[in-house]
Amino acid sequence: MSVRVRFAPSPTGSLHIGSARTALFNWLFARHEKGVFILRVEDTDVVRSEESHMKTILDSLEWLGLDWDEGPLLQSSRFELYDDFAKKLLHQDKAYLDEGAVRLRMPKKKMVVKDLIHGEMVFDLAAEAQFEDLVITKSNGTPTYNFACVVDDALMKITHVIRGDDHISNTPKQLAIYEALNFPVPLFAHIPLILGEDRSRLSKRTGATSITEFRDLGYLPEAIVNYLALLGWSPKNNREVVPPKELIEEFSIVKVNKNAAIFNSDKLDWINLQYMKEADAKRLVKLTRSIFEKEGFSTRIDDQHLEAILTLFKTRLKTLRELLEMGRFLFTEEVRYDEAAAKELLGNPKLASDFQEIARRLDELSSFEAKRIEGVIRGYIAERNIPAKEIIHPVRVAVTGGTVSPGLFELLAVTGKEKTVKNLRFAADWITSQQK
RNA sequence: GACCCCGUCGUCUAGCCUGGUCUAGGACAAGAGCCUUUCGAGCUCUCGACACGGGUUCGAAUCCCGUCGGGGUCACCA
Repeated sequence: MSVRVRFAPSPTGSLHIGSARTALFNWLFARHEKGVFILRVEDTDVVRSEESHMKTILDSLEWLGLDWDEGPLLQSSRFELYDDFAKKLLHQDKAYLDEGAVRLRMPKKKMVVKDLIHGEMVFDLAAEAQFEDLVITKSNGTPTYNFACVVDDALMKITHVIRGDDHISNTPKQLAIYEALNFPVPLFAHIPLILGEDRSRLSKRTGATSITEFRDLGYLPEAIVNYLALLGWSPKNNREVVPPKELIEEFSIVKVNKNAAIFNSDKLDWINLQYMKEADAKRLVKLTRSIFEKEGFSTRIDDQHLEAILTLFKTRLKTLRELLEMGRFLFTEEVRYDEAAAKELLGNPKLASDFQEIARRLDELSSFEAKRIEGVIRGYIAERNIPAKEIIHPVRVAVTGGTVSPGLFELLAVTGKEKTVKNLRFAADWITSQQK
């Protein structure tokens, strides 16, 4: 029998990073087993559910590359179905009416949850207050989460329920529903939660939490997928950079850890950098443009130029969004000097004439290529008989405003003659003005 | 509080099931150095953990018990 799993978000917000990982583990399991990955929308709470959220969640899943084979199936379109099952239970006296709601008579016995990750977990329904007769239909006629969930999982022939740890206590309740309805019970796999730096639930306070936020910050989807897969699971030889295809090959649900993992954005950044380095610059151009657009940032730089910029910068950008900071001078009219850098490297008044002369010579270049630029600058350095770095570093600050950048000559080439010369002359004037 | 889950470097983890090869391996971060064209990039090195206490055993990170710690659930929300 082929594997059938589902991801069942409720459309009450955007796709949370923790939910995304649940979706990912379901997807990886389905793809590894050559099974079916189904999407189901748990919108039984008519008040909190919104269509816009559903759309955002679907977009995020697509963006991550988690494609589904069936669905999305909306629970709100199946209210009569759940009601039929509730009536059936009522009729069999397995459930009863209580102030307008329908409650299931919970069996007073021990329930054993068989879990692929945790093994067997025993709950004593007789001894626990939390297992009192369960509401399956609310007084407004809509089904509760546990009821709709069980009915759908059974009807959709779900073979493995892979969901967050926080559902462990729901499982014995759901088992009671399976039993009452005579449904076959699927296998369960409860994956550990993702915690914030403070060991509590990952929340807004600690930074980005939704997939859309990560996208707008300029993370690559495959980097997020890679990082999320490594949280609670690890491939052979403890490899770190594992693209989605290989993740699918190696994934094993029983090898998922039992303990909660803390979300660490440093590692995400590092993985993202690894993918950025390898990423096709043309693809990055598109992604960068959409980030700029969202920032309300416009630039006249054309695609070809932006591609050249990204080719150079992508090896040291943690996120695409960072191009806006590291490469700021490329997109604005005026350079903004980093205070410490200017103080340290633009302090020498002789630099003013150096910059003027270098600018003059660069301006004469017919083709503004890295090699030609290097020739000019190194030539000037040789003439003056001064250490190379005493010119190279100040030029970097003059042109970019800061001390972090790709190699200077390639950088100037991509910056363009006009801007390079302009920034050098501006710096020369600035240095002179500082002397007064 | 009750019930359930979990506990290896600061963080993610390998090892645990099938005790010895573990003076516990890798990665991120941090620190140091190198790259004399910088750097948040690259290379090299360093720091750093089996929560604690009892057992069992010739031998325990690995098995058992307890303690402590963290998390989850206890809704007509999902």
